Amino acid sequence: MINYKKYIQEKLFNILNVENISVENPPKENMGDFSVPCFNLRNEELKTPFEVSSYIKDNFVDDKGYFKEITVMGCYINFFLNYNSFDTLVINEIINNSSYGSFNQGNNEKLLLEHTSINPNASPHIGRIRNSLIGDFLGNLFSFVGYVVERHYFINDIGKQISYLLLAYEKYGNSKTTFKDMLELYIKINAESKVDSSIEEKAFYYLNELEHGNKEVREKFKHLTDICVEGQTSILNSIDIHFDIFTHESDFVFDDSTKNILDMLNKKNVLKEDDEGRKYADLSGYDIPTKSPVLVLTRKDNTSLYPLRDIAYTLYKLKRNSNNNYIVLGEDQETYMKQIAAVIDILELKAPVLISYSFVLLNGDKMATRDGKIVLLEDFLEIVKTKLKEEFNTRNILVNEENLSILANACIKYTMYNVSINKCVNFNYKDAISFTGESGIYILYSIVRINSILKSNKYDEGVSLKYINNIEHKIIKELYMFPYIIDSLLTTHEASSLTSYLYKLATLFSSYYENVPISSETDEVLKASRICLLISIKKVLTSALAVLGIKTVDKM
RNA sequence: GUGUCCAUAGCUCAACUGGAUAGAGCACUUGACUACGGAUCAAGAGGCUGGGGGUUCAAAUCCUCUUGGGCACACCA
Repeated sequence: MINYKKYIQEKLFNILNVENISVENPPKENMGDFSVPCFNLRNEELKTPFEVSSYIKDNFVDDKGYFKEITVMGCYINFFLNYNSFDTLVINEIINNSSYGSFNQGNNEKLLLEHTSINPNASPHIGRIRNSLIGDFLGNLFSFVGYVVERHYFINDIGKQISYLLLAYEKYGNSKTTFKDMLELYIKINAESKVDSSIEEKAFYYLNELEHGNKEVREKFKHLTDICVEGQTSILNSIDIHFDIFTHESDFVFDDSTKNILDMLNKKNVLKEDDEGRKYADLSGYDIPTKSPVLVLTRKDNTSLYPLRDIAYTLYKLKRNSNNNYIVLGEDQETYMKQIAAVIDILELKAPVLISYSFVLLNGDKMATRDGKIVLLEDFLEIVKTKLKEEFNTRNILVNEENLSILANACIKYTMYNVSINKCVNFNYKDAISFTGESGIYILYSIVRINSILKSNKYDEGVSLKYINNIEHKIIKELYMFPYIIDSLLTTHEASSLTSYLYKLATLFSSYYENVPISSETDEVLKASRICLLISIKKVLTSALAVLGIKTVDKM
């Protein structure tokens, strides 16, 4: 595929001897397909931007004939594509290239990505799920552009809260206790601990035994966390989110990892001990926005604190992959990750790249478990499915469970992805369940309409293509942009750019669908060309949706 | 208090990371259903981009002050 911006840049270099001149996409149709602002290109001979743009126009040699027109508009110079050749080129490329959209940026390199890692005592809810979705999106994206992605999940099976849960499980649970029951047990034991101090003592007793290698206690913890993780992952699987590697936090306590880290930090002269006997890493010299630049690593009884175990886990991940290593965490972890990164730097390694996101608000408020201001993922999915069923009933259409799931997933994913990563998602049922206008359903509906036409119209290979409508040029131009959109995501990590792109392409198609006949077109060349266009639109829509982890349906 | 992120139409969000007249959806108003599937399309109305100052040919975007919110700030994970 031709990179027109680069082509223009090379020609401009020949004319002005300036490299990488900014080539933009003009905001309006009458401004052409590519444009170059000439304000910054003034020099001693060309004193005004207008002189520059005129000079470029007079000296630009379009030897390949890509442009049908080059115009000067004020201080901009605008390039108009020669659509006759452009349209055919793009459509042929899309039809023939099985990985259209990818420039193979990953080149089969391995990439490690950690996301979600929910505490075992918690259930995936709309807030937490933002982590999983961003993680899944990144995994799909990296994989799409040719990385070999490994998705990691860290099971925090050793904290105080899991010890509480174990106590509750032993007191009230039985062999039939499920993951969902666990949440109630956890709330119950927390309430009890407020009036009964022996619970906290027992919890610490268990933790201590665990950390000192008591095999029986270890088994208990393992059994409990297995139930929880199984429950969590099956909910996540229901929205098509999967992991390759699960790692237990406790593993790093049972082997020598944490001890080794303390030794290494000691050798670097950053391991200090406070009055009470707690060990901490001295991070002075690093830009850590805390009151004092330290990271506490152990309790006074020498048992490990979470950061120490987390460092051990991070080293484990870096050992598997030191180059492409990513972690998705909420914005509340930013300072903490700076501390971890500092320690990793002291150990002369490169910390994982942090992708952080802002929280999800519920009707403008922060989600709070204790006030019941929380939307569990499974509950939300049920609500959407019920609403969808009603919609199908009014149309007298039978729908299967699988398609219901796909549509419900599309709903929630589109809603969550449509907001920039560092802005809060303001979640409300009304908008999330909306099936009209900008929504996941709208995109899937577009594909259903395409399918409907393709079913009764076959595509003949090798036909010559001809596009005569302005909207066809616009659609093809949009299709051409797809690989560049994908490429930009690698640096911005913004799923919202992709939802915008999908929506724009789908609206263009809808307008096309309403205004240009396809099946009923009598000119065979035009008809075949339009069928090819539909195939191309479908292919790009489907690829983009796949990056967002959204599947498509044949009918709805 | 210090650091950091955010504030754009009544509501929910965009704006190619400094470019041309700030764009969409919902809601509201009007038009198109004997339909290539109306979960749609065509159109209307809606803005001092929280406020002040600055840098620039050019600011929603950068700097500064200010107002209102989120998050973090040693022994939780």
